[in-house]
Amino acid sequence: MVVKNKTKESALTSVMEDYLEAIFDLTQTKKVVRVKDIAKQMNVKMPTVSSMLKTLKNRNLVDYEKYEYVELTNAGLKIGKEMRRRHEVLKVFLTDILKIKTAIADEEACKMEHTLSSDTLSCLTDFMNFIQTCPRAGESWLKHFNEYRENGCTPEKCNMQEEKFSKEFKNKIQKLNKKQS
Amino acid sequence: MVVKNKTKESALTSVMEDYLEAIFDLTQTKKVVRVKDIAKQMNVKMPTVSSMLKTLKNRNLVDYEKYEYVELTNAGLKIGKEMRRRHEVLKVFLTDILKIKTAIADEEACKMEHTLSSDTLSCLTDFMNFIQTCPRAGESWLKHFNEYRENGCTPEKCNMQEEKFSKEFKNKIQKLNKKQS
DNA sequence: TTTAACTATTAGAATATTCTAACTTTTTTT
DNA sequence: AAAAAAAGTTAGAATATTCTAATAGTTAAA
Repeated sequence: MVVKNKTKESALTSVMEDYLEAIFDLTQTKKVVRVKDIAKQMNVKMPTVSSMLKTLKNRNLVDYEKYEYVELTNAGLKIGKEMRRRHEVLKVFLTDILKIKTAIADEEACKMEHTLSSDTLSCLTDFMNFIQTCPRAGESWLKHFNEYRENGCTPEKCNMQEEKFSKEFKNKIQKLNKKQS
Repeated sequence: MVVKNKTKESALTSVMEDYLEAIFDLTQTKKVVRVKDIAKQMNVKMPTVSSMLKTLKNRNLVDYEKYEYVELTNAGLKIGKEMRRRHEVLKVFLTDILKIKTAIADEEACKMEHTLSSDTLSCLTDFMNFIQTCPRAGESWLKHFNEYRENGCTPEKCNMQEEKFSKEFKNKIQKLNKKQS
C-alpha cells in the first residue's frame, strides 16, 4: 500500500494562521494544549478543530496524534510566533497611538494581522519608533491628539517642550522590532 | 407557483463588498459596466461574476438582467462608495504617512478595508488630521521620519520650525472625512 | 470495576467562492 | 443576412471552513 506524503505547498490560509497563533498563545498559558482549548480560543466547535488539526498535520505544522496533546512543530511555532508579533504591533498602534479600547483593538488586530505584508508592518513599527524618538512628537503630543479628538480642534496646545516617552512605552515598542527570538 | 423573495439578511461577506466596490469604481470610469469589466477588475473569470451578480441581485444590491448592463441599486451604491472611502483612507495613511509605494498600498488597503470597523477608521482619519494640523508635526516632521527609516536614527534633526502641509495633502485628507456625499 | 461524565472523532451536510467546459446570445464583419 | 468573434450563461466540480448528529475513546467517581 502506497502512502503519499500529503504535504501541500500552497500558501497557508489566514484561518490556518489563526489556528497556529491560537495554539502558540495556549502553549504560553497552559502546560498542555487540547482540542477543547483550541475550540474555545477560536470560538468554533471541536469537530472543526479536529479537521483543522489534520490539515495542519499534513503540512507538518503540528505534531498531533488522536486523543493526545497538540504541539507545534518548529515550522508551526515560527508562524504562530510571527502572527503573535504582528498582532502585538497592530495592537500597540491601535491602543497606544490611536487610543482604541483594548478589546476592540484585539479584534481588529486579529483581522489585520493576516492582511498586512511584513514590509508594511515594519514601516508601521518604524513609524512608532519614530514617534517615540522624535523630540517633536513625544507623549504630550499624543495627549494633544486625544484632546483634538474630543474637543475638535486645539492644536495650538501642542507647544514645544521636548519630551520623552515613558520607559514602559519604549520597552513595549522595542520588543515589537524583533522578528525572531 | 410561489416565488419567494430570496433577500438574505445575513451580513455581507467581504468578497461581496469587493464586488460592490469594483462596480462602483467602474461606474466612475466607464459609461456602462459589463460582466467582462468586473471580471477583469476583480481578476476572476466571467462565470464567477455571473454567479456573484445573482447573489447580489437577490440581496437587492444590483439591478441586473441577463446580458444587460450592471447597475448598483441605492443600497449597493452606498456600500460600494463606503468601501471606496475606506480604501482611500487607508491608502493615504500607507502612502503619505508610512511612505509605502502606491501599488503595494493599494493591495494592502484593499485587504484592510474589510477588516477595520468604522470607529477605528475614523480614529485613523482623526490621527491624520491631527498630524496635518498640529504645529509640532507638519511636513518636515514626516520628512524626518523618512530619514529616520533610511539612516537609522537622526531625530535631532526634528527641530521646531512651525510648518504646515501642502494644500494638496490637506485636501486629500479633508475628503476622507466625509462619510456620505 | 462498572458507570457516568468528559473529550474527541467520524460522517455527512451546508455555505461561499471559484474554476473549466460546453453552450447560447449578442454584436460585428464580410 | 450569414459567418465569425465576442460576451455571457449554465452545469458541474473543487476547495476551504464550518456545523450537527452520532459514535467512540478516556478519565474520574461510585
